[in-house]
Amino acid sequence: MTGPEKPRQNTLYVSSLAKGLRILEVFSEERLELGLSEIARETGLDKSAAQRLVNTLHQLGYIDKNAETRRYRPALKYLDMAYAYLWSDNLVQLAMPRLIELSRQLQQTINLARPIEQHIMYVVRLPGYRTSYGASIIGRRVPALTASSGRVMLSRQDENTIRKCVNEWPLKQYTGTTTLDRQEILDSILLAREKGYCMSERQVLPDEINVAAPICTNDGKPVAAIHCSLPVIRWTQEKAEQEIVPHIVETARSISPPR
Amino acid sequence: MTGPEKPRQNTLYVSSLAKGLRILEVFSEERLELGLSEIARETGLDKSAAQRLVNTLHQLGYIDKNAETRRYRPALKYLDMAYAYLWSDNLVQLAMPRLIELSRQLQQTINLARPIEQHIMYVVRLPGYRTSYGASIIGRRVPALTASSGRVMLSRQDENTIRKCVNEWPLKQYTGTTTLDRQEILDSILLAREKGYCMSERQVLPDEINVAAPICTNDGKPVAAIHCSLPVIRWTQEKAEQEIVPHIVETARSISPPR
DNA sequence: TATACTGTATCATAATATAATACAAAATAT
DNA sequence: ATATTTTGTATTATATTATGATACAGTATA
Repeated sequence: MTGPEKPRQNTLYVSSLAKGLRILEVFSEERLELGLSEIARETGLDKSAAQRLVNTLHQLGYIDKNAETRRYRPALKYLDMAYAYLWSDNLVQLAMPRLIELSRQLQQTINLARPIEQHIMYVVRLPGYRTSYGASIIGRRVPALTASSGRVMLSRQDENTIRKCVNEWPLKQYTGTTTLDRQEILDSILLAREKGYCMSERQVLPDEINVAAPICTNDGKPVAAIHCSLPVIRWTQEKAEQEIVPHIVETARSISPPR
Repeated sequence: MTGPEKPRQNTLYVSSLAKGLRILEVFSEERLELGLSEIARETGLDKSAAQRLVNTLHQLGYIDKNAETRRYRPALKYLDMAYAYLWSDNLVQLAMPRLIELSRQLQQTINLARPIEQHIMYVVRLPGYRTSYGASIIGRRVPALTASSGRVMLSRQDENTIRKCVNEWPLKQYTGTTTLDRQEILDSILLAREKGYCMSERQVLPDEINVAAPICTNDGKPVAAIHCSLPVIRWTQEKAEQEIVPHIVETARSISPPR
C-alpha cells in the first residue's frame, strides 16, 4: 500500500519562466524603478528567487540597474517586443497609412485600439497637438466599457452578449465625470449599434470628446476600432458629428482585415 | 580521493528563464508566425523544451496560437512591455511634447532615437505623410554608423572613441547607396561634430534625406537624438539645411535631460 | 548608537526541467 | 492512392537546476 501520492507535476508548464515574467511585468506607470526587495514584495516572490531572476534579466539586457541607487528599470530591450508585435499584426500594417492620412486630414489625435479580454489596448497612437503623454504611447489598457473604442466594438456583438458584458465587466473611474452607471453604458452601446459609431465625453480624460468606429472582419466580428479624441475647449458633440464622424466611419469601413 | 569535480553551478542565473526569453525573441520582422518545430530550430532548443516553453508562454498570454495552422505569433501582451518602458524613460516623457510640436511645425517625420550597444533604437516615431510602415513603429534597431542619429551621437564623443567605433562597429547595407566606406562615415561624423548636426541621404531608406541632432546631458554625454526624415523628391540637402536643421538643433538643445 | 532593512553570497536538497521516447496527425514525396 | 517524412502532442525516469534558508556586510531609519 503506497503512501499519500505527491501531486502530479505539470510537465508542460515551466514555473521558473513564469516567475521571471512576473518580474518583467512588475514595472508599470506607477512603478518605474524598483529595488530588489520591492520587486520581491510586489511580485510575491521569495527574496532569493527575486535576486536570481532579476540578476538573470539584467544579464540578458531586459532591465537596467542604476549602480548608485541599486534600483532597476525596464531597458530598451522591452521595445524589441513592441517591434515584433507590430510587425506580426497585419491589421496594424493595413491600417497605418489610413490612420496617418486621417491624422493629417483632421489634425487631431488618432488611435487604433484592439480588444483584449475585458479591456481595449491602444496599438497605434498618432498624437495631435497637446495630447498628454499617457495618450501618446502604445500599450495602454482601458476597460472596454469605459472607452468609446470598447463600447463601439461591443456594439457589434449580439444583444445578449452585450448585456452580459455590460453587467459583468469591470469599470474604472478616471475622471469626475466617468460614468459607473451600467444602464447608461448599455444605452451608449445600443446607440452606437444604431449609429455605427460611438461618441463619448470626459470618460477617460477630463477634457475630451471621443469618437470611435469599429473595424470588422467580413463576417462581422469586431477586431479593432479607430478612435479620435477632441478637446472640449474647441469642439462640441454636434460639431464632431458633422466634421469628424463621417471620416472616422469611412476610414474604419475602408479597412477590411483579411480574417 | 575525489573524482573529477563537476562544474560549479551559477546559482544566480536562471537558465529556464533565459530559454523562455529566447522564445519571445524569436519573433521578428522576418518571423511573424512560427510553428513549434520552427521555434525549436530557430532558437536552438530541444523540441521538448520548445514545447514546454511555448505552452507556458501561451498560457500566460504572451503568444497566440492559431488553432487551424498551429502556429504562434506575438500577442498584445508584448505591448505591455513597451508601455512600461515608455513610462520609465524620463527623456521620452520630456521630449514628447517638443517632438509633437516639431512634427506639426515641420509637417515631416520626426523620431527620437536612443543608443543601444552598437546600434540606435527608435523610441518615438511621429510619422509624416507617406512614411513607410517600418519607419512608423518603435523598436527598430539600426547600426549606429549607418544612421544619422547614431553618427550624430557618436560625434559628441572624444575623437579616439569615435575612430575606434568607426573601425570596429558593424555596418549594414540597406539601400544601393548605403555607404560601407568607413572613412566616409568618419568624415560624416567629424563634420557633424563641427556643425552640431548630421545630415545624410539614402542610407537607411532609398529616398530620404535625414537630419539628426544630439540630445546631451549637462556634462556633454549624448543620450538620444532627434531625427527628421525628408523625401528626396521634394527636398534637397541645401533646402533642408535652411528650413529644417535650425529647428531640429534648437529642439534638441531645448531638451535637457536631468541626468 | 541601536535597530531594522536591503542587497549579496552560499549551499544542501527537493522539485523541476530535461531529453528520450512513443505515437497520432498532417504534410510531402512517389 | 500509398509510403515516407515531418510535426505536434503526451509521458516519464532522472539529472540538473531552482529553491529557500541562512549568514553577513552595508545602508537607512529610529
